[in-house]
Amino acid sequence: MTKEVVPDIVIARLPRYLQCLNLMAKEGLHTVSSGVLAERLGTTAAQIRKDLSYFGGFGKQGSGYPIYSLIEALQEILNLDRIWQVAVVGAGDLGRALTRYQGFPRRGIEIKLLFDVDPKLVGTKVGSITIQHVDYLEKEIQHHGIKIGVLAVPAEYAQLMADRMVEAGIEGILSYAPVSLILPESVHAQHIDPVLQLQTMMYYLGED
Amino acid sequence: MTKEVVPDIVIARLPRYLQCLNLMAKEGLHTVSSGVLAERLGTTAAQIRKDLSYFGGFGKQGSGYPIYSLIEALQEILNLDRIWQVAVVGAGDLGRALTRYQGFPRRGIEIKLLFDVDPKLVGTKVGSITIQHVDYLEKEIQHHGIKIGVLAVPAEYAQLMADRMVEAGIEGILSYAPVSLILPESVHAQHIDPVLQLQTMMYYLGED
DNA sequence: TAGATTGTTAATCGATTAACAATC
DNA sequence: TAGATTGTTAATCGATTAACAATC
Repeated sequence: MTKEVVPDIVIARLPRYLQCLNLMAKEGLHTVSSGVLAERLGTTAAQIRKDLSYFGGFGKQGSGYPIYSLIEALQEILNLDRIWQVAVVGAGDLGRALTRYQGFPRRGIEIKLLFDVDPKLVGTKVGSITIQHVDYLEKEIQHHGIKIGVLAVPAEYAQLMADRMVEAGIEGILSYAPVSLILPESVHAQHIDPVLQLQTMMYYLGED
Repeated sequence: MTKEVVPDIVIARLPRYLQCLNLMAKEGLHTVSSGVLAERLGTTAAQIRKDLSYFGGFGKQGSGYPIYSLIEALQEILNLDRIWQVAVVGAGDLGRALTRYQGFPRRGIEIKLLFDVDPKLVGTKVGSITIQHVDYLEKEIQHHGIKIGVLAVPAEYAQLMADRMVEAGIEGILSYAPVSLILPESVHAQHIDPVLQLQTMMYYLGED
C-alpha cells in the first residue's frame, strides 16, 4: 500500500476549516454539511468533501459532519494535539506585538524565546519573556529543542538570522521580513508581507 | 481584440518579482536573466518569462531583462506609481505596530486614519496619526476618499467593521482578524493569520 | 420510507513546464 | 559570428468541479 501524498494546497486549507468549525462549535452547532461549511468559508462543498476524503470519511450521509469529532480529527492530522514552542528573532514593534498576541497561546502556540541585538532591549521583559541577546540564539534554541522560528528583523538581517536558526535546528520559519530567503529544502518556510498583499490588491483597485 | 485576462495567481507573483528586482538594483545590477531571477526567488525561469509575457516583452534575447525599466513597468502595471492611503481599524498592539511600520511609507503606502473604540486610546497619537473613535469611520473614510482598509480588531468585531468599511466605500480589505469574512464580490480581500500558517507548518513538522 | 448528504470517480479546467524558433 | 536568452506554443501535470451511487 502506497501512502497517497496529500497536496500542499489541501494541507493549507485544513487550518481554515478548523477555524470555522471551532467557531461553529462555539455557536452551539453539533453538525454541519459540506454545503453550509463551504458557504461560511467562501469555497465549494465538493472541495471540502474532497479535501477531507484524503484523510478518511468523517461525515454521515444525510446529516453531514459531526462538528466536535471533525475538530478532533483535524487537530490530530495537523499535529495540534500538543503545545508548540516558538522562538522569535527581533524584538521591535512587530516582535513585541507577536509576543503579546493572545491568539497564540489560545491556539497552542507558546512563544518561549525572544531575541534582539539592541542592548537597550536585552534584559527587558515582554509579558513574561525576557529579551535575550542574539548571541545566545543557537544555545537557547538547542537547549529548549525548539523547532519553529519567527523572523521579525529588518530585511538586511533576515537571511543571516534564518541561517543561524537553521543551524540551531529550527525546521520551520515564519518570516515577516520583506525578502526572499534561500533555505534548505528540508526547512518549511512561510512568509508574511502585508506590502506584497496590498500591492496585489492595488492592481485590481487601479482601474478607476 | 479581446483583452486576455491575467490569472490572479500571476498578479500575486508580480510584487515578489518587483521586490527582488529592487534589491538587485540596490546591489548595482543593471540586467538580469529569467534564470538568475528565478534562482533568487526560488521559482523557475519559464514561469517568470510566462508571467511577464502577459504584459508584453520586457527582455532582450541574449542578455535578459534591463532591471530598471522592468521595475518601472511592473510598478505601472500594479498601479504603484502613486501613494495609496490606507485606514486602519483597531489600535491595539498590532494596529499601532502597523501604523509605525517603516516598510509602508517606503513602498508608497500611507496610513492616513487609525480608529479604535477604546476611550483611553482615542485622541492619543501613534507617530503623526491621532487615533479617532470608530464612530467617525464612515465620515473620515469618505472624506479622504480612502479605498483600502486594514482590519486589526478582535475576531468578534471583524465582520461588523468590514461591513462598515465597505459601506463607507472601501474597495480592498487586508484583514488580520482570525475569521472568514463574508464580503461582496466587488471587494478585494486579503487575509493574514500567522496561526493558520504555523498550523500548516505543524503538519509537516509533526513526523518525528 | 423519502430526503439529504456523503465519498468517490470521471470530466473539466487551468496552471506549470518543456521545448525551440527568433534574435540580440 | 557564436552563445545566450527571450517570448511563445504545445505538452504535461495537477487541481477543481460535476455527477451520482451508496447510505444514513
